[in-house]
Order: sequence, then structure tokens, then C-alpha cells
Amino acid sequence: MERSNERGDDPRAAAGRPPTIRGVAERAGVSKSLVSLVLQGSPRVSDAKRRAVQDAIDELGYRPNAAARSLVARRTHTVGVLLNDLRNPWFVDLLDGLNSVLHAHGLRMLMADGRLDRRTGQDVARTFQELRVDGLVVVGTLPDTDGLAEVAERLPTVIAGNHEPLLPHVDIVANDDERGARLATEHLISLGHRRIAHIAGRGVVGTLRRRGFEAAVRAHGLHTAAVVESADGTEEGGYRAAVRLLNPARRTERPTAVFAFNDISCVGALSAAQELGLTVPVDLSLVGYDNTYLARIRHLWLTSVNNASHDVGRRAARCLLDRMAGKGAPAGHQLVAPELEIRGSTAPPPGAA
Amino acid sequence: MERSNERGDDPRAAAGRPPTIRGVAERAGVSKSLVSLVLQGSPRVSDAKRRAVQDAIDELGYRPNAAARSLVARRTHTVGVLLNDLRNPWFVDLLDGLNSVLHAHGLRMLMADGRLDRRTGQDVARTFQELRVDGLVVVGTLPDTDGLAEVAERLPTVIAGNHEPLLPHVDIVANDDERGARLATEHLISLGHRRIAHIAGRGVVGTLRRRGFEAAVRAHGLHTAAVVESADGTEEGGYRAAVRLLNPARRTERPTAVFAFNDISCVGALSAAQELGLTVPVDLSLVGYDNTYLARIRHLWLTSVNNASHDVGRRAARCLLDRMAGKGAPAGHQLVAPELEIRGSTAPPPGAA
DNA sequence: CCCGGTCCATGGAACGGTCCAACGAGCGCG
DNA sequence: CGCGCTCGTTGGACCGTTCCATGGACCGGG
Repeated sequence: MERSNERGDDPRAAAGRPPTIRGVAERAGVSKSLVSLVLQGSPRVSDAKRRAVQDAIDELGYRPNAAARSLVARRTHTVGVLLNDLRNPWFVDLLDGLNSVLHAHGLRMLMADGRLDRRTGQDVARTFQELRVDGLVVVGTLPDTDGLAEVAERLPTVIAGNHEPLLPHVDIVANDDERGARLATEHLISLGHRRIAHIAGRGVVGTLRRRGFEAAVRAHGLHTAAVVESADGTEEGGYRAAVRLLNPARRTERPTAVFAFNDISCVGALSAAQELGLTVPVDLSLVGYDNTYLARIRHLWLTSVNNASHDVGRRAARCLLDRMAGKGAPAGHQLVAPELEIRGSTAPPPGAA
Repeated sequence: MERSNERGDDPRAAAGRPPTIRGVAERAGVSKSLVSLVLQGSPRVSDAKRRAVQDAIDELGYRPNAAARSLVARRTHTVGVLLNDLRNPWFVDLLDGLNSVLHAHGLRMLMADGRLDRRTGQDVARTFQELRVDGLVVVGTLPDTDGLAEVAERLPTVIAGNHEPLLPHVDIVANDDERGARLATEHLISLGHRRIAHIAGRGVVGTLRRRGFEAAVRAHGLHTAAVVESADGTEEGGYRAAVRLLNPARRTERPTAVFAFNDISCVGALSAAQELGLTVPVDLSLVGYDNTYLARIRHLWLTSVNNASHDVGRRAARCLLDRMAGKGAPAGHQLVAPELEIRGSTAPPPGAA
């Protein structure tokens, strides 16, 4: 088929409005019902008419109107994904996992940025509710929990990569942060470290990772030498916490290893170490969390806990599919086992044999 | 209002389906037309009835159905944003800029990941067309250009942060990559560097940045000492290109400065320098592009070209608004002036006075 | 030849909103 | 007192689909 840029003879431009199913029907010389059948791929249509309809669709450049369709079908085949904090790209693998499963079930994903909620006063969850998406996936931490609670009453909802809020019929899928933190800490202990510090993060995830750290040091009788500094999960926060921890004034008590809340604050700690003249991993070992591409950068090459995002995404998708199928199960809480990814930022402590 | 978890007495759960405008009307003892008027904030409604309707809406938890609404109004007040490569978060500021302007005009943004096009065979642009979004913004490079051409014939479309494809009625807004590359290169030249290399990237953006580099070195008569290595815009690619450039075998000819296609490949070059025993910026100066948060990490602290993403986003939004207003102007091509952000990865060359 | 069944095809009633024409009440004015 | 105007409110048409009930053509069997 030739395509022309001149508006005149292009049948697609004939009407000011986009072509409808009636236009297609008229052009193909059939009823709109038949066109509808062709669109659904019904087998009870003769080949001749099917072809005629298909040709008309192509010639007009017809696209079904999702609004009209979902109005009567009462399904949109669309899942809303609420993202937050696009700057911290730990969720990218999670989205891949989500999409692979959802797409296999004929669902498409639309994303919205939850950060904008606060910034501009729009309620993104509400937008998805008005669009009548078939389901909702909340990725990570959400600023506004009240709005979500209301929406989740009506819409199959799953929270992925975070452990809160706990809501009546909302499943939670995340990596086992406490276990991941234990893995990281035990790795340091097994290398021979005795004075280990933790740079903590905020929220439930922060609490869990801190708890895992504390459990591990306690289990090995190292809790008296363990320190925890609070931070906010940013590079700046990690830097400042590390400066406090590595303060040269109390040199003898300085930790030989630091487990940070996430990769980005771990990088902050790395900078602090460098400024204080400490070489990583010779003088100081560092472990991050999330195994983002930051950790994989050669120049940083951080040992980090892989939070199994892809798997979390896939499982979240399956939970959502179950909910959408109408199984009114009580809210579940799935934990996926994280794994430690050992790279160049950890080694035995300075005085080790 | 008390909220209960028991389904029995919650009026919201009365019907299996979500409440409609008729349900609200019935409960408020008015006609559905009046409810509609209240929803639009019409002034020709008595206060008493307005309150009654508002109460009914709250009690039922009513949310207007966007599908029904857009069907008759023939507007969705929604703009589709096609993202690509979520792993490279240079576009985050761009989205902020976009959103600020679009939201001020009563439009909401929905995002979709274009990478999925190829991976799973879904056509995301088509999805937006079926949803009848009012406009489309393409952010960055798109895998499938044919599909876009077709959609752009029907939908007001703007490309942001990339210079292609060139389509009949599609505006392009991006930073002036050629100029940014000149800025970066001239900064190195003014520091005293004479042997300067460029790690090139792919696509039109890659070509433009390379062209800017070449123009600058030529203008200063340094083109005979200039080298260009091809790469793919990844850390790995930057690393490999840098290894080739800094090869110790031809030590005397080694460049004293490298301008990389983007921050991430610049980080790759940084790693290569480190491995070869070169100290940045003492032995080697590095400049990146995009001024992502990578460049701002203390431990990296790269001099980088700020691509003015926020501004690009705002301008793209304005272009789209103009197109949506029906001004059938020919495709425009706006360039926003980038600025150099000088940090710690650049200094005078080793032998400088 | 008529009847029942199969196979394609069709008209029309939803779906949940918006918007327009129309309508009654109340009021001021001639 | 009646006319016209404004104000607040309402019924109904319509948007573009899906789906259901129905219709006609054709065929084989009684």
C-alpha cells in the first residue's frame, strides 16, 4: 500500500474524527457486529468477510476505542503501576518481571509517578481508579497511604518491593530484607571483622535491614562492638554517617567494616573513606544493598545484596492475577530470598593473619 | 464518617459494581444531570443540592468513569509518555519539567516503557492511541519508528531529548548536543590540553556530540592530535574504548584528556584509567555528558555537560499544548542551550606550567 | 415438501457519562 | 394581570463498543 503525505486522497483523513467501527463496517459492506466479531478473532466469520473487514481496517487505519470497549466489557486489560522515586533505579528489574507475567496474560502496564502526588497535589491512585484499571501494583514506598487504602478497597492491589502499608486485601511481595542484612553482616563476620557498623535507612525496609544486622552481630557476640548510624538512603546521608563512624578522633574504636542500607548510601560511605585516607577494601570493607548497576560499576565494584527484584516482580504479578480472578484470599506477605553478590569492596580486616 | 471492614453495612459494597452517577443521583434525590453539573463545578446549582450530591458522592465513594466521560467528551485530558531505557535515569528531570507544565493545564501523564515493544511484541504507541490520549511525548530514542510514524499522523506528538525521527507534524525538543560537546572540548582546550580523545556514542545524539568535538578541536588546530573511539554508551563500552585510547604501548601519543559521550561511559573510562595507574585529573582529565546523579557522586565527581533536561521537558510540554490546541504548524526543532558543570575530573595536563 | 439444525450475519439494547433543549417556578415590569 | 426573563433542574440523545436474541440461507432427513 502506498502511503501519501497529502491529506487530500488519504482515506484516513476523510473524517475529522478517528474512524469508528461503523466506518469500517460501511467500507467493508458489513454490519458493525461483524466487524466486532472479526476484532475478537471469532471463528464464526467467513474468510471472505474477514478479509474484507481486515482490509477496511488497514485502509482506514482504524484503532478500536479503548474507552468504548471497556465501558461495556467492564474490563480494561490494563494494570496500573505506581512508581515512586524514579531516581533510584532499583525497580527496573522488578518491572521486567512484572511485565513478563502480566503480558503473558494479555494485560498491559501503565505507569504513573507517585512522587508527583505530593508535588502537584494530584492523586495518582485515583487516576487509575477513574481509568478503571483491572489491578494496581504499588512499587516501593508511597507518599500517600490514605488514598491507597481507599482505592485498594475497590481494586485488586499488590505492593511490591516494600512491606507496608498493611491493608485488608492487599498482598505484599518483597525480598526478605532482614535475611539479606544477615547475609551481608555474616559475610563480613566470616571475613574476620569484629567491629562492624551499619548505616541505617528509613521506613520499614530500613528497620528490617537494621534488625537483620543486629541479629547477626548479636548471634556472634559482636553486638558490643557494633554501631548503628542513622541516615536517609541518599549518597549525602551515607557520606555523613560514614564520616561520623570513621571519625579519626576515636581511632582505635573505628569499625573495620560497614554495611550500608543501600548501594547509594554505600557509595557515600566509600567517598568518606577515601577522603579520610582509608583504602577499600584494605582498610575498610563495605557492603551495599539492592545490587543496582551502581554496585556493578567497575570503579565502585561493591559487594551488595541482590534483592531478587525480577523474581519479586513475577510473584507480584501472579498475586495480582489471583486477586483479579476474584479469589478473595486474605492479604498475603511473600518474601523472596535475597543473595549476596560478592565484589571488590570486602576483604579481611587490616590485622588479619 | 466511620469506615467499617464488614461488607454488610458499607453502602459502597451494596452493588457488586462501582457506583455510577445514577446511583449518586438516586441517593441524593436529584437527577443524574444535576450530579454531572456538580462534578463539573457548575455555578448554576443551588447550595443545598450541591451539598446533597457531594455527601452522596462521599458516602458511596463514587469515582467518575474516565471511559464513559472521554467517550462523549472526546477528550481524555491525558498525555501518554513513551519512555525508553529506564536504566539510564537522565530523563527524570525532563519528566518533572513536562509534568509541571502539563499539570498546570489540567492534563495528567501516563507512562509506558517502550523497551517492552521489542521484548514482548507489544506496540506501546498503539496502546496510547487506543486509549485516545490527547497527546504523546516520546522521551529519548525509540526502538520502533514505523509504529510511531503511523500514530503521529493522528495524535499530537512531540519528541523530547532526541533528534529523530523527523516526521511531518512532530516537534522535536532537545538540548544542543553539538554545542554541549563544543563546550566540553573547549573547556579541556582552555585548560591546556592538546591531545584530546572522544569516546563516541550511537545514534543521532552520538553523531552530534562527536561533530561538536571535532569542530572544537579543528577550530583550535588540534585535530591532528585528536582521536575518536566508538562505543555504545554503556560503562563497559566506555571502559573498552578508554583501554584502547590509553594503551601503554603508544605511551607518548596518549591523550591527556577524554570527552565521553555520556556520564556512564565516562565512568567506564575512569575505571580504565584507574586500572592503568593513571590518576584523574592529575594524569588524565575526563568530561561526561548529561550531568546525571552519577556525575554528582562524590567518589566520581565528574565534570559533565548539563543537558538542561528540565527546560527541555517544559518546552516539550508547551509544544504539545500548542499542537493540541490545533495549530497545525510545521514540525519545529527546538534546541536548548546546555551548560558545562565543572567538577573534579578535569585539570590542566601533566606537564603544564 | 416441511422441519430442525448449523452457520453467518445483523439490529438493538446496554455501558456511564456529557450536553442540549426544554420546562416550571419565581419575579420584576409594563 | 400577563408577559418575558432568569434560575435551577430535568429527560433524553449520543459517544463507540460488546453481546444477545434473532433472522435468513442452506442442507439433510423423514
